[in-house]
Amino acid sequence: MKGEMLEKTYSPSSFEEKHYKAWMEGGYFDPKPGEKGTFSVVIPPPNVTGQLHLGHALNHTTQDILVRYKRMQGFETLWLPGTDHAGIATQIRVEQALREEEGKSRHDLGREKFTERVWEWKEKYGATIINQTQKLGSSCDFSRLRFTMDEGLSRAVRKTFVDYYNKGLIYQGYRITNWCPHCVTALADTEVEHKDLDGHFWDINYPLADGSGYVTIATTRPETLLGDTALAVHPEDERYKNIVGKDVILPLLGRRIPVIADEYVEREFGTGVVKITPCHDPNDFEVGLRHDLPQICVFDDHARVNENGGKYEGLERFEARRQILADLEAEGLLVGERAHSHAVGHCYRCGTVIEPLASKQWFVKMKPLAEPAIAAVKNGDIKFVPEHFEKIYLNWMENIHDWCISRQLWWGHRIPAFYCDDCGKTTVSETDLTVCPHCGGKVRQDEDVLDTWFSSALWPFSTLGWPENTEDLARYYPTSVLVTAYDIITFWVSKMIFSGLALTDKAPFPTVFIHGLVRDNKGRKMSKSLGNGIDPLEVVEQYGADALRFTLATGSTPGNDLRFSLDRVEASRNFANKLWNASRFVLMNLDDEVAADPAATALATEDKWILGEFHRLVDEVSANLDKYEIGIALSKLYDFVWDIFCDWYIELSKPRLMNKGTAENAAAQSTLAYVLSGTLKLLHPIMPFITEEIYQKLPNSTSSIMISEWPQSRADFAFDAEMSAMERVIDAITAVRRIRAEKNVSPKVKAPVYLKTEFESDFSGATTFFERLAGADSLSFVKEAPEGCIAAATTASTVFLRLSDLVDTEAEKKKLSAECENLEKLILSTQKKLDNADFVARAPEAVVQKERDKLAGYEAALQNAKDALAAL
RNA sequence: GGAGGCAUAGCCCAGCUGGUUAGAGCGCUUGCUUGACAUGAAAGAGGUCACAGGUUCGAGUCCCGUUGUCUCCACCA
Repeated sequence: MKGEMLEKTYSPSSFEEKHYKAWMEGGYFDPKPGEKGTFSVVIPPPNVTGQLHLGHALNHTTQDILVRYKRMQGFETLWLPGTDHAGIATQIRVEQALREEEGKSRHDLGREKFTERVWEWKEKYGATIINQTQKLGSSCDFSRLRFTMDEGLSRAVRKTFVDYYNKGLIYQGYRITNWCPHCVTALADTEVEHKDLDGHFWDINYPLADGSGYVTIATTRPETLLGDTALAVHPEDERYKNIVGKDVILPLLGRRIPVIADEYVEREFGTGVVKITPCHDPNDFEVGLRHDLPQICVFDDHARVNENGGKYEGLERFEARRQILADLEAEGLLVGERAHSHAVGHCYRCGTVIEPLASKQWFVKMKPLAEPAIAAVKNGDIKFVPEHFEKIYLNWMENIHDWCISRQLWWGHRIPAFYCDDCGKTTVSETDLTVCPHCGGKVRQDEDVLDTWFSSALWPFSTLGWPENTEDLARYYPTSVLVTAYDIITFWVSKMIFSGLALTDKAPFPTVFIHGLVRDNKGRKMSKSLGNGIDPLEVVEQYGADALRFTLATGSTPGNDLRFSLDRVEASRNFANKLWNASRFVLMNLDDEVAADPAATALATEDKWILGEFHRLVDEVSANLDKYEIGIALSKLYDFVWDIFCDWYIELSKPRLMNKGTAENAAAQSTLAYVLSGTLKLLHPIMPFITEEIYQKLPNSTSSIMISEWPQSRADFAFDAEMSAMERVIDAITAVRRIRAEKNVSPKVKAPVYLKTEFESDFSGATTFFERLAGADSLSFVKEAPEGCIAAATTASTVFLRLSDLVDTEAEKKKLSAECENLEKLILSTQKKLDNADFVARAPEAVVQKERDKLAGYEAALQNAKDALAAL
């Protein structure tokens, strides 16, 4: 309410909820048609696995800053929120809960009942996520909330699958896939985390069938020996030429297998002989195909040895390894063991060691999709900010593998492929089928679901209604920018790009703005297991959403990780508190009627100075935000509010504020209100709540700050002369303070200040300032240095303080001499630069002029310092 | 094995297209209950910008190499 005072202490929890509610009710988050065009962003949908962490908070804050900024600038702004079903991740969580709470597995419930449970889970955590998003102040349009398994999005998924299939981009193949025996599903390459583990290399002798000796192979996984169908050597390896074509006896099982030659074998590695297990190694699989070798799978879905493993049947894979090694040892066939560190794949969700397993899966042919996606980035249609992330993207895209999209899960989009047992044909269909379109026989749908990323790949357009030709799609697609962390570039960003190009013929966004990961104060990733995770809501409760947002927004440069510590949040909160108290002061001194435009009042030098500073800030902050330099914009705002507005302007304004009813008082009020109001607007995208709370109480505010107009540039407020004048005054006051501080002069002791300067007129209205801010009981101008004074030199003036009792002449002489020396050095180096013909000739004129000005400044300061010295 | 990031004050980080006497915050030192704020205000100490070369009139900033560190990608058994 206007005219009302602010509470004495800043307590964000007392008003944050109120304002958020008002924004929602006012419909301010919905896009409003504007002349400047549209600005749209889709949120990277958080997984419905649980709650939001600080990484999400960073992501959301970044987007909200951009969105609020654009909205205030008059763009028709849409920020579309939503959540992701997150296939494996969510299913695992629900299975875990089911086991812990009821001791049941998903199989006990059956597919339908289990899926219902997951939907319940989704409702619960989806709501939590929305609630958290709102607590952070995110200005999303919740009327357009989406979920990857919504009806509309599911239609988009089906349409995509069928389109790709009809274009020959989707195929089914019997391939080696990354198999997680714990999750019991195939994983995409990107879902496998490789970690270097200390393992062993075992040398095993395979007896030649003709009894002429042994062939020694080296392996890291002896248990797969059960599925060996050949040994391989390099065709040009002289050592083994004689055994190619011979047979060897597979140890333990006694099977006869051939020795073949294949160029895949590296002669220098191991013993130069490789066992070939087509079913359990991707390379061996290829070799097997080339040589028409039988495929013998020896593990089941849980990575236990199956019926092909003879007496090892039923053993878990690592137990089988121990047994087999022991047995080989007993038979004298194990002839060597040495330490060997190698990369082992782990499931990114549960951490289980991946088992490469041959199985039938669905794949997307990537080459044709990747090509336009590479071109779009190379030709600049899509830009990464910071730029270097495009290398990561391109590196991945250029080395693309086909994408395994089927998952042996229940939670997700079921693959729309229908198999007919009668005619054996497969039909892929956008609608559910019960009978075979070829023979009329009964069909059954594929049991598997699609990879989660298959649906999130469509997110920028499926959320807007694609494949329907909706109004939203026409208005807001392509989106304006995508904001996400770098760890998800290959998972998600790349897939949205090729999907958008393939399905909508357009890049889904022109810019990808990448941020880093939030780490703890020791630089470690935040995780449950380390117990170092911080709940964003706890931070919000303790310090306020604005302080959290401020911390996240200033924490790092784009693309770099951010170390999070509560110390930093506290500093942000202190900034909010500073702003709060400054605003309180301003409000306390404002009348009900204040001129909205200070230009209409009798402005003092200091008013013009702050107005000039403020408008310089407006231009810079806008330019920084346009370039996604949020941290830079924010640090300028911080400095302006604290160092310029609070520490100087407010202090300078006080004398006039006490003098009510005068023209100069009116000018001070108007300037204070104008600058504060404008500053709040500049801060609003970053700190929406506190700025709203204060703004509403300012005399000339209309409606909510959220929908107020972003400050404009003003040529009539470029007060260059006044800005220089005030800088001279400030320098001089600082110089006096420095002397007093160094001499430990009590604030109660007043002393006359003498000023020797060429810029006397700049100081004409400054006497009060010296009295209030520099402990002066008088200010007078001198042409010569007065005697018995301590002096300090600035660029524009020399100040003299008469503190006769305290003067330590020798110490002062030393100090001033040191300063003279320093200035002489600076003059010398600047002079040297200017004497350099190359510099003067080649450097831009502005740079040269700057050096000349600098030199003049140093010389003046030196003269001032010398005067001071002479006076002692 | 490939690719990339980072290395600046005791700590955590800025430093935008090369031109500043290299900057904040936290911490530290000295003195301060001045009527917005001790979640404050005044002043101050503290840096051979990892190391070694190069380009340039000029390098914390660009290039090459070295070292340290982090990350991503990768089917060497």
